[in-house]
Amino acid sequence: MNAEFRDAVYQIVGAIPAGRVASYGQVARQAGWPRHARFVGRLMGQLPEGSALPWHRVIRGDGSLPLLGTPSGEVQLRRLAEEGVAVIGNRVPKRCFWAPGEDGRR
DNA sequence: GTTATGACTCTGC
DNA sequence: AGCAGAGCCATAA
Repeated sequence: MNAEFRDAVYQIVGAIPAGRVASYGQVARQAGWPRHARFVGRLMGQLPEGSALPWHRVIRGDGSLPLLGTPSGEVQLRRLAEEGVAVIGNRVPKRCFWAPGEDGRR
């Protein structure tokens, strides 16, 4: 994958404010790569453990967590809850999604 | 070069 | 609302 894409994705993900989430497609689109939602996910999976990126704030478009049933999913769920994201039934309400250009307030 | 796969998304049932 | 199928695009075999 182009380093450009990787860098853009990192930038976008890092820009997501705490207590807010974004979908893969959303991140991909804002990074400038519209149809690469899957690759955002791939990058997350390839992300080093020590990375400071809030990968747990990146979820599916419908608000469900793709990692449910895996240890990473538990961690993600726990971190989101700690950041104030309302996780309902292993899912996040759309109102908690990150609006581009927004800080986190509504 | 073709086939299979995947931290996805959309549409239709 | 939940499930199934098709579309999408880079990687790997």
